[in-house]
Amino acid sequence: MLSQTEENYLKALFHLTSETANKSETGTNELAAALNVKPATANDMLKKLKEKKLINYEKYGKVSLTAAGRRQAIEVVRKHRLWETFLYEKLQFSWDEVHEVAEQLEHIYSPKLIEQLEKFLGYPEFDPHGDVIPNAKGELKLQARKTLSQVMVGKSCKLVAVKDNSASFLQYVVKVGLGLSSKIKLISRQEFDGTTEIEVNGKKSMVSQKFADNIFVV
Amino acid sequence: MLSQTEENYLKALFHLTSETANKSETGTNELAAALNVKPATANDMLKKLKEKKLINYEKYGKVSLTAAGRRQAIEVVRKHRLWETFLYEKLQFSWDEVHEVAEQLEHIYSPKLIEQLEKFLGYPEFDPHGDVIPNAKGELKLQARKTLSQVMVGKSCKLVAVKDNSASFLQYVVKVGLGLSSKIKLISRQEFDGTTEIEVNGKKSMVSQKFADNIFVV
DNA sequence: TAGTTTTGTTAGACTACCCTAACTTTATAT
DNA sequence: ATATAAAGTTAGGGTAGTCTAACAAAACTA
Repeated sequence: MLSQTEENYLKALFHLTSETANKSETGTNELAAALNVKPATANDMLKKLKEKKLINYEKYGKVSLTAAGRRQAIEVVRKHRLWETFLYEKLQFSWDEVHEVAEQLEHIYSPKLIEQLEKFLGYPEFDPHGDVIPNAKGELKLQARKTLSQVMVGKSCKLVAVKDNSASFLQYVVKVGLGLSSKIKLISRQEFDGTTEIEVNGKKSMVSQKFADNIFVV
Repeated sequence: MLSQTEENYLKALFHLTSETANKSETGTNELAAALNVKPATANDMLKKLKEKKLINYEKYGKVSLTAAGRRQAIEVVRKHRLWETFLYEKLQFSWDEVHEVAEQLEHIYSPKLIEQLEKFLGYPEFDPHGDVIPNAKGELKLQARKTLSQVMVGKSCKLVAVKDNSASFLQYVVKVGLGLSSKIKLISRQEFDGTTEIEVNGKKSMVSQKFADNIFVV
């Protein structure tokens, strides 16, 4: 069985090399930054994970998950998203509170627990942030989605997920009047810095390029 | 914040020095045995916990919890029993399956989670094994109960809790036809070894002294 | 292409938790 | 009351995961 730390490294690699991130491999420093450890620390773990055949890695080269590593990572993601759904749906946690606790719960080991939790929640497809929950076989359907910054001026779209799950970002999202399934109309966009004016429920707001990059819509 | 390991030591001390155990202090070897570590290991931790003022301890002396240590231990026990209740009531876990998973869940840190979980469960008073769940203030009412081995021949009683929570014991209990609230009649007891004949729902069984010592009744 | 910056690696050290082996103190039993 | 047994402690060592400091390789840049 993997340690919590190993699981966290695999999960970080999964997120850094996903379709969403538009990359299939990453580097030591980037991984270290994602996990809030020093590159030297990440380097040690890379050797260990390579030894366990969970990642593809050669000295001074890029890192990617093997099939086995990806399987393990997806299992952690699955647990994370099921717990988030539980916290949100059953325990009245808010959008921005679920992530932190799910970071702990995702490491609980008990196949029966996850199986039963999923059943209890009614086999949900999406977590509270709009992300797809992988099924028990580790399959996750990819969503045809783009970022708010890719939507053209004058068009309307619907919020389906957020990229960043930090509490500060989510609180900001709520403040702008946005939630899952919110309808967003693009009023205008500044060429200069990408600042975008949007309209949500008749209320207009200005949001930054960075903000728009972190909102997924269809 | 305490580590999972520290929490486990405090919890073990709580159980070893409870009313149930009829003792208010314990020794290094006993503690080590309860945690499945060597005495040398427990000794290191005792020094650490004393330093944190969570236990009363002097070299070559007995160990007991301070008020602060007891508070922490009770919080862990509270979480453990609430999770057991959740698993049993909401996720269709059986009597003998809940303990192991709760051993992991009890270390999740989130005051809101426990608060909401308790509310979700309807502020239960007892866990699936019949043990009292401490309230949010850390108060736990003690139960007027005795062991089955203390009941006199010819008398009847009701099962309110089990002492041992191991899967093997609980499966044995179920096999004899017992569960929470079962009515038990004492048919006879051997002077020689304490073997007792009981009747549950019209079915007679012979149980050992050790078995009877681990059944709490009123 | 040569210098500089970025990225990645190695060496050595620290903490938490665990171990074994040797030792000391306390308790028990005749 | 002393020998033996039981309980408890200390010293020294191991692994996982983290760090800093120094170094090596790769990638930029001018």
